[in-house]
Amino acid sequence: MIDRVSGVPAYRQVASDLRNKIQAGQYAAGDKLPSERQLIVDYGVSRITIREAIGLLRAEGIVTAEHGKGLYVRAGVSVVRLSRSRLSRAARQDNQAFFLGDAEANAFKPTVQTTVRIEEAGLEHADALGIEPGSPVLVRDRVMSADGVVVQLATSRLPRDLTEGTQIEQGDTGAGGIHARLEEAGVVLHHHRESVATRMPTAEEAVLLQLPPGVPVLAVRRTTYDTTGRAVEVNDMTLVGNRYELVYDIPAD
Amino acid sequence: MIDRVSGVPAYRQVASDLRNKIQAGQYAAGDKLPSERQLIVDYGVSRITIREAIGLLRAEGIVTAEHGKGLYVRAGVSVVRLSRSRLSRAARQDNQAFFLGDAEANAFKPTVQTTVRIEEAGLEHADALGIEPGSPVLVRDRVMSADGVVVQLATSRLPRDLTEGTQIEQGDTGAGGIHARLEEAGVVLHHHRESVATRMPTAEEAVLLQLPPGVPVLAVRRTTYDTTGRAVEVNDMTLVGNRYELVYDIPAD
DNA sequence: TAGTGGTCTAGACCACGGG
DNA sequence: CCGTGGTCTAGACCACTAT
Repeated sequence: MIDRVSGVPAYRQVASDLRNKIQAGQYAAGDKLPSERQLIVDYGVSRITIREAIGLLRAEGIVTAEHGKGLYVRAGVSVVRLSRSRLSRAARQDNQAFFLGDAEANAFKPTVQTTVRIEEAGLEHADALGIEPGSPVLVRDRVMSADGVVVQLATSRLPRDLTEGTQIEQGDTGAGGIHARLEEAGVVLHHHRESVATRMPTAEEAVLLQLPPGVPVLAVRRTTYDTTGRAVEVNDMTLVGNRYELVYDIPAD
Repeated sequence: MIDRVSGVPAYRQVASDLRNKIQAGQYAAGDKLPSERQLIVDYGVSRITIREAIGLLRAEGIVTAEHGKGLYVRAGVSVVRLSRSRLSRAARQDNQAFFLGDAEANAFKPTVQTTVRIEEAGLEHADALGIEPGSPVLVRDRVMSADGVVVQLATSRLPRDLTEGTQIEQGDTGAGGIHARLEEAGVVLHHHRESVATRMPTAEEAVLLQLPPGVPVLAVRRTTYDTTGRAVEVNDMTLVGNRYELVYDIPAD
């Protein structure tokens, strides 16, 4: 099974062979692969070599290992499409409300843990909000779960002078969320700017989001501006990469 | 250095220790880490254990290995911001022209390889284009490089009946690209819909994009609609995750 | 109890890079 | 040439899952 003279490392040959079998449907999503010990016999290589091959497939996100059970072809996860063009005043909702509406549309049980605190703006966030470093900012940290599984982290930061005395500083911001409260306070929102990047999770995110190896995250920073061009909120969101798809509509002219 | 009774695997302890030192600035971006053999001595564990620890850091994308040279803290790459709200008719540019303009703005030397072919629509693309499976589609494959490094793959698909006899079926689509040629042919574009997801690269993408382990890709599907609501183009783009950031502007109302 | 993956060891030889 | 990471071996014991 393994070509010893090709120059291609044995573990890559094993990985390719298994990958091909998976893609050809010989092993379907959710199927169990042969055990490591069986693969040792099948391919005639050592256990370390097999484990390195499996390691590749796990890093690619197409195989998962379950301790004491076996190796499985990763089942496709249901992807949630988030339409980002629905941040309009008419469909008023902050990210939390967004998430709750999304839950309804996709039939999962949502839970949100919120913590609120005040901190001094660091260089990065001061720059993003256009305020002086060291100025007080209100920070809202949210951990969002679907059916008990954490799927999204979000941290909003607003200049404290906009939020003092408003419901924004409470755990529950009320109907319409942060944005509705801001407009009640006289801030007229003009537009949002979303910046989307991807990266592998940090060690802490991997724990919080219960991420298996080989699943990247989407890092979205949404900055909200009012009609005077001032940034009134910076929301940093981290989404499990294999569960979300962000949809944007762009006019052609 | 290693706590043998904590229950935390040795390789994780080694990885955490190195990660902390990197984040604390003890090893800066581009710095060389101690060699594997040195780490064996430093931590008092076997080479396999050290390699497993390094493997974690590589999967996280914070360390790279250079054969014959050593281990290095991955240097931050310059991120290219792509403003996606500039697909307007005024700033007419197909993705290739987009890429060329982007190159100018970011001072890198762009090259684009294009191949054109005709295929029968599969189920997925037929669905995306709203045509019958098996209908002929024009496929434009593009490999885009910056300073010789492949940074983006793009595959456009259009119903053949829209492109027959136009310059769209040539390698060079001319000024303004695909979209300008479509409008010349009487197709009035209305809007684009971009769907953004992230995943680990396939084995082929990893080779084409020369991706080191631990770097995910952004998968963007841009569908362009005309004023009759018909999908006229589906463009599947694959972007190197640690080099791109997509920026979208969303009106507040 | 049996089988699974998780961790770990002490070696070996190879291929690459730079002096 | 020597030091580097890359690949590979033949074991070992542990923790977890299921029967």
